[in-house]
Amino acid sequence: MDFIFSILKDFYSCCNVPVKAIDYDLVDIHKIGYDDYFDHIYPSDDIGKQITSFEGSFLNLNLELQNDIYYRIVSISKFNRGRGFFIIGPFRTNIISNKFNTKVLYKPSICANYLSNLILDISDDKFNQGLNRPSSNPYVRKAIEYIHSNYYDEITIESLCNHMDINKCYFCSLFKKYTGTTFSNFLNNFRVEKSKMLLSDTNLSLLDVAVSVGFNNQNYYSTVFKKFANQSPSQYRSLTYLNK
DNA sequence: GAAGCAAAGACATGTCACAT
DNA sequence: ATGTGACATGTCTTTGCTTC
Repeated sequence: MDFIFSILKDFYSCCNVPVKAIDYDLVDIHKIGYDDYFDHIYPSDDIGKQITSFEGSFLNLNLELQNDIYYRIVSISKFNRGRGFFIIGPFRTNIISNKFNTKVLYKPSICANYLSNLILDISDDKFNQGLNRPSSNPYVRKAIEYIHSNYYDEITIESLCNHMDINKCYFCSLFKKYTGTTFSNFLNNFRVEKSKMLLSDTNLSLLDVAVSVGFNNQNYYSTVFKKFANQSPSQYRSLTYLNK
């Protein structure tokens, strides 16, 4: 199966959001999810004419169209010989209830961040598989997949190793060998990255943010955040939230 | 009240050496 | 390559204090 198409297929099966890959000359390489309905309601062609605002860098761009319609453009140059983009969308502002039954307004950027991270994760994994890189170790890959989908729950090496039926000490050495970092470092870094989205895109308190990404207490969350981001969560929020 | 910080103790994790 | 035990190390929790 074509490399780019297999990425789109996995992405679409994960989140059911239309996605397409285009070349630098704006010609479609592949597209999935753009049926007649979407093409009629949200024309995916000539997006340039409908743009009302945009934010982000050239390689990771948010596009806002009329009527609260958003797209995210993600560079795939790393995976496609230096050429091309993914276009994810359309999607709209969403209001949902979190685990505390509090209504949270998720700005489109949080959806976009999640979706662009997802497609980059999938791309990276397939890219590494293609190169036969060590990250394709089944235990390490399973553990990373587990972190990606359960980071907000309590995760211990012991439970993970029991689940995978592998020795704990052996798993630690495997994880370090194939990722270059320890399991807890990897997990905390992932949680911090997820929390950044909540800090910049929601009005949740720091405690709620900490709990939402799997930290049991706010003090420790702040310490870990500072370690990876070189600033406190509130500093990060004040710099990013006001700019949106 | 929310957030940040520090310190101390418990215990989970990482590493090493060695065995299979 | 895989698995295990021992032990050092680092993570995490708890508590209490200060600041805004």
